Amino acid sequence: MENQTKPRHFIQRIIDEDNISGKFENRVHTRFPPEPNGYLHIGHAKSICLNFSIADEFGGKCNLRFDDTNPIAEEEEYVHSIQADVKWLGYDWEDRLYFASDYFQQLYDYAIDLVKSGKAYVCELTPEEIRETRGNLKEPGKESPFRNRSVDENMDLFTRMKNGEFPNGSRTLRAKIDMAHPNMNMRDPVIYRILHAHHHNTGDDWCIYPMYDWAHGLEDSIEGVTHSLCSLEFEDHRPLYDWYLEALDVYRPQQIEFARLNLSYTIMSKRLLKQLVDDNHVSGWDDPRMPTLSGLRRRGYTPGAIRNFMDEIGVAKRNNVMEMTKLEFALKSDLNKRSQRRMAVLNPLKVVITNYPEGEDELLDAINNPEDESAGKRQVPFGRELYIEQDDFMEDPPKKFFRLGPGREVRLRYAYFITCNEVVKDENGNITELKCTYDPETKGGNAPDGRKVKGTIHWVSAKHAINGDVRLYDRLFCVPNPASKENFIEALNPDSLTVINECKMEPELAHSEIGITIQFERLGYFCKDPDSNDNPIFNRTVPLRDSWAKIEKQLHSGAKN
RNA sequence: UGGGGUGUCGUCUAACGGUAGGACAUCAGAUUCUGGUUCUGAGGGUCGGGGUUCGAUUCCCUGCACCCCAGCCA
Repeated sequence: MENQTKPRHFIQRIIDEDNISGKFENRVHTRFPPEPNGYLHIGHAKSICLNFSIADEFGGKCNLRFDDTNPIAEEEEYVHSIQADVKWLGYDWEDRLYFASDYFQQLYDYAIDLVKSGKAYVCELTPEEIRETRGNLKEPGKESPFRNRSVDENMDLFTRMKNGEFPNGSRTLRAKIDMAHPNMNMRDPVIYRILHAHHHNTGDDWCIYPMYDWAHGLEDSIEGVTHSLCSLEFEDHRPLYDWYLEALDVYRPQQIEFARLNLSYTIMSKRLLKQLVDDNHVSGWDDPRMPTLSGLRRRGYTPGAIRNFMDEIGVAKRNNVMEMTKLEFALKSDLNKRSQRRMAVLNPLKVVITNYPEGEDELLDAINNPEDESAGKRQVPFGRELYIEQDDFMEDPPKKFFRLGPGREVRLRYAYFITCNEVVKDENGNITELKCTYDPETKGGNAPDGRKVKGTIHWVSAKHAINGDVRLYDRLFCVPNPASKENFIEALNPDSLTVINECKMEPELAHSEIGITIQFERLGYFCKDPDSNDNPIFNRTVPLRDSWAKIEKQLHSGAKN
């Protein structure tokens, strides 16, 4: 059972069979074809990982190709961010960076071929008329009155469309297929539309732009793609994909559809994500609450975590909604292995060690990463006045509480055992300070007499602490499937961001780098935000598992009964 | 009610006619200088009904449920 190989998903099996039959001469060539109309999100990462890993596994290649056929939606900014994100994930398209717009002339020439063979015509129906004559799910459409023009007339009109003689929306080039076809995509689909618009890549060279169905299969064909992997909603388009390639008698890649990734409590629609950005519900595409790759990166996610996650979730055809806990598990297991540990106190409570000599301090050894000996050790300053977490003290603790309380002894991580002797309060009864004593014999964290303590808590020396802000993130939405709401904005979680100022951090944290995720012991993983200046800001990537919170919950629900 | 897809633990995903397995989640326990990590264990599933078969998640029939399609978006 140790040597069981991972089961192969349906796409791998299809390729296995193609390699046996020699369908593509044992070649495997995939592509990741984003439209530059927004930032990439975790759903795209599934496609990226799939396409690049398939190519890698079979010794093939994977292209990065921008499907930039709609200048109205596309922007240069997005082509840069998309490349950065794919690289960050760790994939390399080598010299194969392509644009659909690089093929515009060739795509146009192919359209001429189609016109000449009598399989396409220039239609002068308005968009509304096209819609009305398309029929519906149970009724066939009606043929366009322009359907049977001569080849010469079509050539003339199409050339003039290209030359800019007609306004937007006045004419289209349509494939002559079957207005009664049960598949709506086959009811004389539009091939070219007139769009007098500036294109990020081709400028004003063109005023007609190809539709997705025309462009995509031809791009795949031109690039010699073997397996064109796309999401389920394109299943209905496959007959058209094949029809075009067959009509043109060109090389035919194989389109295979798989189920895209969905994650609970978030949205995976570029349109909706853009709305969050445009309406300032988040700080930008890279807001750490966003499911975008740039957001996850800023949050402190690692490429390895995302790739491992994709490896775990599999590839199939059934619609799915992954639970966020699965992603977070992949994250934490990656971070646990590679993150250095530090101590930081988010909600400080002052502790005075009354028997520690005044004015003195010392340095204590702390392990950087118990999971990785090579990470070494560091020294943390200790002194008479410290900060501990407010949650780590209870004046009247329940039996299962292992932390500090009046008369109780706990271990300060990597330091000493301390016992709480006195609780100092202000006039309102709020606890402001604890007076404790330490046992000098327990330096380093162990008692020579062998006595044990139940709890170990983290701390920071008051004198040496640096201040910093911490941003605690929670899920962006309150409901499992926000996109299904009439108005998804209403499902936004009002508590998705909590900022804590003046947290107390061990001095070593002054040197932490942006983009490197570290663990604040007992709290979670944190990553320094680019907004940081002299005052560091840390984003909480993900909290650590908190089994005390679970016990506390049980205690409370038990109390009600 | 046309066409195209999909139905396996709560959530993902295997099993390709031969003991329904794994992961996450949940619960219980052990270990631990992080109530982290690690380890052990438990509960929990084949959409329904027929049929073929020694044997069906798998094949056949028949229902049912869910998703996608009526952009000059991709």
